[in-house]
Amino acid sequence: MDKVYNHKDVEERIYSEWEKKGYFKPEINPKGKPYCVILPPPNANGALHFGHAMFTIEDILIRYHRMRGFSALWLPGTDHAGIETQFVFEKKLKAEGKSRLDFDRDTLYKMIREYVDEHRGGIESQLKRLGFSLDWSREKYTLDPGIVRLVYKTFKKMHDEGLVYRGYRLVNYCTFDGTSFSDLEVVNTEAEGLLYYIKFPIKTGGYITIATTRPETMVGDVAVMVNPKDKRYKEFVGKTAILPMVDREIPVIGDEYVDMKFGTGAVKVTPSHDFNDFEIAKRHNLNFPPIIGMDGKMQNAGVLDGLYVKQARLKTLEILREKNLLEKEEKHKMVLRTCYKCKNVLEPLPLEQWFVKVDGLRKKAIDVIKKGKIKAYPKNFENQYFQWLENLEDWNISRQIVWGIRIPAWKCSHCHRDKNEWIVTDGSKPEKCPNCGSKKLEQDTDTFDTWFSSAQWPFATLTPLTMGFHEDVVPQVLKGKTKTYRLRDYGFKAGDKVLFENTQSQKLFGYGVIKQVEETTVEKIDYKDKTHFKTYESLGELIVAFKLRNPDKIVTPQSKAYLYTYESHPLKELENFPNDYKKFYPTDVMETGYDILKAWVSRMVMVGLYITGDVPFKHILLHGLVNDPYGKKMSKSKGNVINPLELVDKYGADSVRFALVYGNATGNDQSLSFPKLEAARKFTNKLWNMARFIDMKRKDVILNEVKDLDSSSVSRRTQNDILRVVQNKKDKEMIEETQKLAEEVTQDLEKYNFNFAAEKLYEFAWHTFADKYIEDVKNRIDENSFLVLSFLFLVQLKLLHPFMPFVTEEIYQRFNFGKSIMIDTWPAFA
RNA sequence: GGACCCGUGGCUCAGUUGGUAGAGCGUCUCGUUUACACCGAGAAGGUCAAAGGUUCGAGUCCUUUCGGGUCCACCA
Repeated sequence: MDKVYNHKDVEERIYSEWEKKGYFKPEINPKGKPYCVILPPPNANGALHFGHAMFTIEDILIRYHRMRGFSALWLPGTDHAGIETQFVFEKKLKAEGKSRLDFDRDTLYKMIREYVDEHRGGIESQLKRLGFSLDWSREKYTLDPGIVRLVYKTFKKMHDEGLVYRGYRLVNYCTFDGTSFSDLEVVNTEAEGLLYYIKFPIKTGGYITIATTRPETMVGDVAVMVNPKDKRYKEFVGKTAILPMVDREIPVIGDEYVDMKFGTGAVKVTPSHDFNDFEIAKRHNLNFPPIIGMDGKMQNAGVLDGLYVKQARLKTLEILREKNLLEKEEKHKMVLRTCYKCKNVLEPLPLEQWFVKVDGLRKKAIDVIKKGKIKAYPKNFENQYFQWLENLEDWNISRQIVWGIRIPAWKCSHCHRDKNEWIVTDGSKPEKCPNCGSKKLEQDTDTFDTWFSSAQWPFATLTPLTMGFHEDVVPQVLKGKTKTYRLRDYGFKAGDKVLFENTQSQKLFGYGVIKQVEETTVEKIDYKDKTHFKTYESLGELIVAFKLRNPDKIVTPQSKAYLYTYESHPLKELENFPNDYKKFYPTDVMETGYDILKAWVSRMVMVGLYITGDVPFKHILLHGLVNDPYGKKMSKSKGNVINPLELVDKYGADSVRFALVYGNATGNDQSLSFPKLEAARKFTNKLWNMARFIDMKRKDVILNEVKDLDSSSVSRRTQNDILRVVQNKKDKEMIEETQKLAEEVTQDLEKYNFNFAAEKLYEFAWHTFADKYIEDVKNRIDENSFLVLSFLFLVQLKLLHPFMPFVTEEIYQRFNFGKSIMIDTWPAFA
């Protein structure tokens, strides 16, 4: 053994060995109780950051449970990250002097897909560098056809059950990025603005002065509003005011909403461009004239038409000054709603969008936590969860971007154009309008909010793939037919295990393993064959026949088709089918940064409960953020971002992992600490040298006869076996202390007190075991004390393995003739 | 406006149901060079932000104040 532990010689080799041997698969413990953690999917296009490095906690849990004999699954996946990714791509386009507007929808989508595909895989290899024992064979992607189909299904179910509706509402719209955002994506920034006092003449004489921060929207005003209790304005309520800019007559109305103490106690009402005014206008039955377009320019606004909002404001003020209607302006602190991507001010614009009714969903989501069906750690985060859900407004799930899952809703351009009636399907284009039979159907151009698909992640990733067959085909499959043409790309790859579903009855009738998938083209379309599925199945030449009246709308002789080769099994053997959903759902822990508790965790609970009827996970475990060494949040704009991989290179994955866990209470933020990393690295070296010492003594004392060095348990029995032969008092004490350590570490892990466990292990290994015991045993070593020494050391390695997988594995194998520590058993006690 | 987190030795932070203050780094003294100088033995250093309360006893529970940070919220 070298004098110094060098992680670079070890980590990559060990990781690929683990992977090759299939140690990351739950099947390694086929009879164990299921234990499952789903990895929060990183952006497929992104790079590793400290949020990901904190997933060390998940690896600790998984490795611990795997060693305890659980059938442990840690399932990886990546997210297409709609807006994020499209934004990055548009920046790239901009650098090339192009814009998204230069391309049609399909081309743009294809370009982004190719761009992402190029970069995919990067994040996976980076996660591997950290030693994460993820089952890569089960890796998922939010745009996998199987996942997408489930998302469609969810949307359709919500639509059919009235949970999804199309609403004409004000949305937070970024006129620069060209999309709307949910409330959660809005960044409120404080700004020093001006409050303008503007006189509105009253038709019958006198005037009311209103205070506003947005004079330019005046042309869209429909009323002047005061508090009905306000004595100053009581006489005006019900009278008519003249809108200064355009000399339109508008009513003066009374509404308790108005704060008498603010400004002048009188406000203007602009329903189409202010969230409050929108609600007020509904209450008072007023109109909603929109005067700002999607491009951020004024429209239907007379002289202001074509101006950007900022220009329009100046123009308006100019006109008001001319008319002597601008009384004064004063400084005013206000909160601007800005775009979290481009930082520009968001415009409230009236748009038709898809919304999810959250009322019923959130009640259940609150309930499961209140009743303890889901527990949060640390518990104080439950308050945040409740507070957010209790105040939740309906969820806007449409985004006006192309990168994402396109909403499976169609509109008939023949009969329904103005009626706002949508045909929602499970993904396939409807044949015809159910009302008029027209085939002129247009799909909604919007895509789903990324969180809408990721809200389904826990069950979507576990749900088996299904391949649909028509009823007629079922008997053939059961008779052992092994090939089928499909017109739809199911996204299967060789090795995928697939359930066969009867598309009419929706019932499963068999399962199979995909052997091969070949892309081909339709050769011939046969309209005559009414029992078309026989033809459909025929091999050799691909002939497709249809019952549809006008199949050429969908399939042409050049259309793509897919030949699936599989091996099939009948339904009665279905128990053998590895159904992850059945086995692992609900998952055990959802571990993630507390910053996405609301955006993601609460939505997973809502949607998970809705679709599966069960909670998506039993525990929510939240970790804090990793700040820079000076305690400041890492951000690209500040330029203080540190790439965890650099640290892995320098200190080794074990050290990075250990440093992130050691001395950090669960859920608390921490600052990156180089001294801590250094200390962790020294610790790996200490372990290495302890091993070196024992290795040398082995040669001295035991003469290489240590084959039965079984450390698989510190159970009472084993302990007694050793105690029987052990005479030395110090040896006996050490056995008891190690026993106690194993017990405490186990309990700390059960309680998610990772820092306690790490601290105890560090303290014990270094300052008790090495400094005291080894020093003591050094000069009196004999066969018995050597047995105790090496045995107890290996117990500590096991306890440390979830935290520092590489160094523990490397040492362990040297003592156990290549036997892996990660699939060995956890030290038992009691 | 509401909620949450943090304020413990020079620095970064632990402190698990309240029971005489801990670690790493740094500093100082001494030692060892066949497990490890990425080492060992030892030392100095804290009125636990402040005040009040509960208690036999509070860093730990309660109240208030001050300082740092985060999240949420439609006051024009």
